[in-house]
Amino acid sequence: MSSCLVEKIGYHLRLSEADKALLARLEEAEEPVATGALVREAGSTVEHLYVVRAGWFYDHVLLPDGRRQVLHLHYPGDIVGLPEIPFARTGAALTSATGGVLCPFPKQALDQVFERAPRLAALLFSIGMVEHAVLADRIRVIGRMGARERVAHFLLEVVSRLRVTRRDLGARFELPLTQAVIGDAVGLSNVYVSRALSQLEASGAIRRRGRSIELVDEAGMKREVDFEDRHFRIDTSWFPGS
Amino acid sequence: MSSCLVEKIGYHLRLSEADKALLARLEEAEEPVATGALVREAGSTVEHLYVVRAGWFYDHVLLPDGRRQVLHLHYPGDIVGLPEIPFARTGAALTSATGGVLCPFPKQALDQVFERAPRLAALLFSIGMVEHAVLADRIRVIGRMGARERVAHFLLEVVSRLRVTRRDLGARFELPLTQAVIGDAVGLSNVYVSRALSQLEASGAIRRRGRSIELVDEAGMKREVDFEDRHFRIDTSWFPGS
DNA sequence: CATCCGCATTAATCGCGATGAATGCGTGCT
DNA sequence: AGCACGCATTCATCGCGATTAATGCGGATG
Repeated sequence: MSSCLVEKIGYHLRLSEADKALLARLEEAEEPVATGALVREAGSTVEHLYVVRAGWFYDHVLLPDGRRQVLHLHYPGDIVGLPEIPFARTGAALTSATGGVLCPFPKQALDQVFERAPRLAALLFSIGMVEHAVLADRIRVIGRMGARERVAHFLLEVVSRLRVTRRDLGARFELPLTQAVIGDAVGLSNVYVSRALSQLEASGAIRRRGRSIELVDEAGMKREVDFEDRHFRIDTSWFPGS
Repeated sequence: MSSCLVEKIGYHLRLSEADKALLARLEEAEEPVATGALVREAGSTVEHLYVVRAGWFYDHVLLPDGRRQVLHLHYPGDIVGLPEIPFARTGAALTSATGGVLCPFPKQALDQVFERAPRLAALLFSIGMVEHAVLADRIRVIGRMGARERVAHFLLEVVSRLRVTRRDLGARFELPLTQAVIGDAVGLSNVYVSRALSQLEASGAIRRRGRSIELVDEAGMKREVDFEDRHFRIDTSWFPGS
């Protein structure tokens, strides 16, 4: 029915009919992706952005010694690839964690957005800067915090992001990620992610059932890691007039 | 003479006279800052962006236990505060490392840029995303690399950024930062920064004289940490027509 | 139903970097 | 000149998390 992009943007901004038409025109065919598939390699040319219609994805970079660093998770509704825009080639690879569907649209089409839809441009800018804030938070956590806190912060960030599109999401959610992937995101080994999760559970902060996780003491965890929700609300007060 | 902002943007983009006039109008009075002064606290309302006219500055966040994480360094010519735009309140404090001069301009004025100067808006977007890439690189380094590599990468990043405005900069440069600040940037203690620097010097990668540093083997260091220069060139090919 | 493979868990060992303290050096102050 | 203070350096000790390996579990596959 409506385009991926219109749907995503609609979470943040009221769109005019002209804006909707512009966005819809940008979008190309949907693209299904299998579980674990590599969508885009690092170093390839940046020709498209993607909107996630379904499934979980993650960006990652490889180190010379073969280890990985996961940079961002992408959930249904997310725009993938904004940070690559200023570069001719991608810095990170994109992999599917669960299988899903992507909606690509050409990078080149952004010029029309900036020219004809300044409000949308301002929103894209803001979304990009929110991702910046997410990385900044993670640097603080990775640079200065211990294993338990790293994992706790990671979980909080995940729910906070999921709630952008699922406002009613409670304390329990599915986490369809390997512990190795979580470790690659927060700079720990898979072994220590396991330990940290066990410890969080033992101390009553979370509860686990298979791959679903319940945040029993979300407030306490937030206090422990000084968590700030970057996704709840973005300041549109400065945006150019509708 | 010419405004800070016009000068900075001019490094990346050819400006029309109308654009220059628009930018010049945004700018308010220059603001001198003393060495070590706290320009802006974390949690204050975001009303201004700054362009650095002179001096070194850095963003940082404080942890509950009083330790610090330094997020970005800002050099003469840098725009400070883009990442805070989507938020009503700042996430990071801004401190002067050397004393210098800032040119503030109001966040609210960005609406005019997005509305009337789409090329400039696209450039601001790109500059913001370059900062994203810088953080992504540092996450990779902090999350997965040892002390020596962290410091080496930090030094490479500094020169790469300095060369944006000083194209002719050779192998030697001044680093007017405490080792504690460097440590806060790369997630190490001041003690280990000292060790890492000594080791880099002992192995012939760098040479030191007071606070000036010479990259004796820049190519080798780049190889060692898989360094990518994020500042050299940004892709403007997709920008809306002049 | 039997097998296999990926993933989580647990345990043992090791090494890097934090921590705390002592020393040294340079610079600004009175 | 003398002192004080900030900063870099060096050392000793300790603890966290990496690494390696073994065990267990569940789900997919024949």
